[in-house]
This record gives sequence, C-alpha cells and structure tokens, in this order.
Amino acid sequence: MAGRSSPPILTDCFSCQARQRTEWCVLNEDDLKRINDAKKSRQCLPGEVLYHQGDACRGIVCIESGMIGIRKIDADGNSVLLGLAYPGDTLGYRALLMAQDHEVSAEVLKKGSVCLIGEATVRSLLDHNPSLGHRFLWRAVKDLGEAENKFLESVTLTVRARFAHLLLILKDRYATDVEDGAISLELPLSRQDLAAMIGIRPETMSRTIRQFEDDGIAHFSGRTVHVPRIASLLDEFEHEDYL
Amino acid sequence: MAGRSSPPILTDCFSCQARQRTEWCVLNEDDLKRINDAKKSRQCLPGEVLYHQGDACRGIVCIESGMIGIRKIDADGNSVLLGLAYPGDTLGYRALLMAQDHEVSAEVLKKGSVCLIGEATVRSLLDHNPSLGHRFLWRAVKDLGEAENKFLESVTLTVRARFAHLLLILKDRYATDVEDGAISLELPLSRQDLAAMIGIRPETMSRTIRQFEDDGIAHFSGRTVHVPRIASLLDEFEHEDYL
DNA sequence: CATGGCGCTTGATTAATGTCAAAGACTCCG
DNA sequence: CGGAGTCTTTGACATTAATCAAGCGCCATG
Repeated sequence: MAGRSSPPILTDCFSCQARQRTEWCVLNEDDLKRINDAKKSRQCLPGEVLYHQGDACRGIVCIESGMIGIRKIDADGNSVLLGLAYPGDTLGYRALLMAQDHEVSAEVLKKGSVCLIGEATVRSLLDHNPSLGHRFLWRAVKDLGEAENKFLESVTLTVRARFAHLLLILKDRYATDVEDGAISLELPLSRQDLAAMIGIRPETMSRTIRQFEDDGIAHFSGRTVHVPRIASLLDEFEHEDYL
Repeated sequence: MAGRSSPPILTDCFSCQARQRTEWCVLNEDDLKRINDAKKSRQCLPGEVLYHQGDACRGIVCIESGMIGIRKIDADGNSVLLGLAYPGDTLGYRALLMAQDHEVSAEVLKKGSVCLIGEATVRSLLDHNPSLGHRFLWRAVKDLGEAENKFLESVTLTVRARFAHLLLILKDRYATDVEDGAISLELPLSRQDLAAMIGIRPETMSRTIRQFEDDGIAHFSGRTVHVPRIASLLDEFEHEDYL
C-alpha cells in the first residue's frame, strides 16, 4: 500500500472500492463484466458539471471517488443544493427511469473520478436482473423519505434549527475529532453552498453562523467548525421553542 | 347503470375499476387471484385514520374509491399534508419496503373503500414478479420528483405563488366548469388543510385567499372557487416578481 | 506589485409570515 | 331549537428572513 503513489488511471468495476456501496453490488460476474466493458471512466475536477438540468439523459453516473453536488437552479436564478453524493452513489437514475431530461445538475465539488454507464446498458441490466431493480427501488424510497423530510423541515423549522440539523448531518461524515460531547469538523462546502443546502440566502447564512458564535454553540474558522457541546445542536434542532 | 343504487360490499380485484391505474395492473391472473384472496376490503369514512405515523407497517393500502390525505405531524404539533391519494393509489409501500414504521399518517378525507394487503403477500409478489417491482420503482421515482419540487418551491416561492400553484394542481382534478380561460372548481379540502398542503398557518391561508379576492385573481365562496383568468394563476406561480 | 473578481460579512431597511387574541360563522348533536 | 365545539376570518403585533448596499479580504492573474 505505502508504495503506491497514484491510483491506476483505468478503473475497473471488479476492483472498484466503491462498488460494495453501490446498487451494482448485486450483479453477478457476467453482468459485472458487461457493465465494466460498457462504462466510461473519467477524472473530474471541482466546478465541472457532469450534466446540466435540461440535458437529455444519456445514462447514469457512478461515483468512484470525490464528491458531487446535486443542484437545481430556478427561473429566478436561485440555486438550491438538493443533496451531496459520495463514492458508491449512482446519479441520474431518476431521469433515466422516467425517460425524461435531467431536472437537476450534477456538479463536481471535490475532485475524483466517475464512471458513465449508457442508457441501453442500464435498461438491459434492469430488465433481466430483478434484484438490481430492487436495489434501485430501495434507493428511491430512501431518497423519497429524505426529500419529504426536507420539505417538512423547510416549512416548520427556523433557519437556526435547519442549520443545526445540517451540521449534525455533516458531522457524521466530516467529524475530524470527537471527544466527550465536543466535536471538530471540516466542512466540505463554501458558505454559499451551505446556504443553498437549506434554501436560504448567503447573507442569512452568515448571520446564522454569527449567532451560533455569539451563543457559544459553535466556533467557525474558515471551513473548520468546533462544537463544544453537540447537545446544543440537538437542542436547536429538536426543541425549537419547547412549549 | 341507472338501476344500481349502491356498490357491492364485497369488492373484487378482478372487477375493480381502480386497478387499471394501480401498480397491480401488471399482475397475471394467478397473481391477481392471490392478491384477491389475501386482501381485506373495507369501507372508510372521513376522519378515519388508516394508519398513524409511528404504527408498525403491516402491509399496504390500495384505494378503491374516496380520497386519502397523507399527513405528518411534527413534535410541535404542526400538521402538514404531504399529499392526496386517489383511487388506484397504493399507500404505505415506503414503510413496507424500508421495513420500518410508518412515518406518516393516512387519513380518510372523502368516504370510500380501501383494500388492505398483508406484508407477506406483497413481498412474495414482489419477489417473483419483476415487473411489479418496476412499477413500484417508477412510482417511487415519480413521488421523489414531486417531493423535491415541493422542497424547492417552499424555499424559493412566496405563499401567494405556492397557493396559485396548488390551485393549478387541484384544477386538473376538480375543475367543474372550464370555458375560455375561466374555470370553476370545487375544492376537496378545508382551509386548514389547504394551508397544511403548502405548509403555512390557517391565518395566512385566510389572508392569501383574501388577497386573491382583492386582486381579482379568484373568487371564493365556501369551497367553490371561480377563476376568471387561469393565466393570472400562472403569472403568480411563474413570474413571481419578474425582473 | 497592482488590480479585478469573487466570496464573505455587516448594516439598514423592508417585506413576508407567524403569533396571539377575539369575534363570527358554521355544523353537528342532543 | 339550543348550544358546544370547531373552522374561519380579522386585527394588532412580533419576528424572521430577504433585499439592498457597502466594504473587506483573499486569491489569481497580468
């Protein structure tokens, strides 16, 4: 391990680290070979857009490494980050299954590599491989639950509460240091994108961060956050104004 | 037709009017018989709750007639109507597939009849009937798109715009009279529930209705609405404040 | 080193929506 | 018919978050 300096350029589904976490983990060797032959692998850099909303869907994207943001921009130019995607996640299955254009954009937030799998290949695999369909069904249902929760939060919780919740979610993946109720984390997002995740303006994000500072809930320094008492985030998120 | 006074009490999947619109339309005769034998049919009246959030999921519900509201109530008592379900819709598949408790309640809004299909039956059908899985996958993906749009609207649009959109959606199903850009419709919901659909307070709903009256966009009388110019609803929904 | 762009912060102000309270309207039931 | 309870409307007010505008800091680039 220590000797390898860089990953192989030509990635291979059989040895893909992320595959265990993907919908493709249920494929048998033959199918895996088919997908391996059909896929196109490629490196991607921050800022790059894998597909834009409105683009025709030509297949799906499988993330091998890096981080992708799912973004939607409305007619007025409001940018909302609907979600973050990580190695093992499959993107664009919605548009493919509905046989319509992409409704969202997929934008690279951290450099990494992705594989593109053509529409025909996916359809064919889905058709004769029921358990693959089940995996996608499971995935869609999970995403659906999360989407409904986001709607619910956006209409019932204040910005403070939503931001506290966002930090709690990011904590699970980005906590760098945990000790007895206190945590440090390294945010993967700019302030603008943090704002876009909970559907608020950058100015409001800035002010909310300031409030958390003033209230001693969290200390922000660049993208590093220190939370002395995780419970205080939970308080913000859950109690709201406990009557 | 004219002679029949009431529907038969014992409903039957083979003759079910709603089946064509359900996920079950892909079943062959054998499977249809299985489900027909396994299901329990029952009448339901407004106010009745088919399942509460937090209940264990014992199976799914298939709507034969009537209207069901999908409701979620948060810790502070805020009630949000996540959606409306109609004949042909299948409810509770989320909890069943995720093998967890119901996260929402299903509440009867208009009297009708539903069929309950046990968990074991559904799983068994899903397991050996791939096209049924595909139907559910398609359904989940569609619901997912709608849920994301609701989130998006809630964070980018004003209450006016969201209400205009709600009216446009309800129009498709409840328009009683359409003529040259003007419509009448009979709302299926109380003001409270209209408010709950877009995540606002009843008072705000009342005021928004008042605004629409004052602006000549729509005339409300009880649950009857008259919209002289449909385009005015579209203006509210789309342009927002066209810059 | 200078410069321009972009992201972030802050302040002042405004607009939108929630909250609280009260009164009317309607419905169901005895 | 009466009355309780719920739904709806309205008013006054508080609060939240968006908007507009300015300034600062950082970084890339010439």
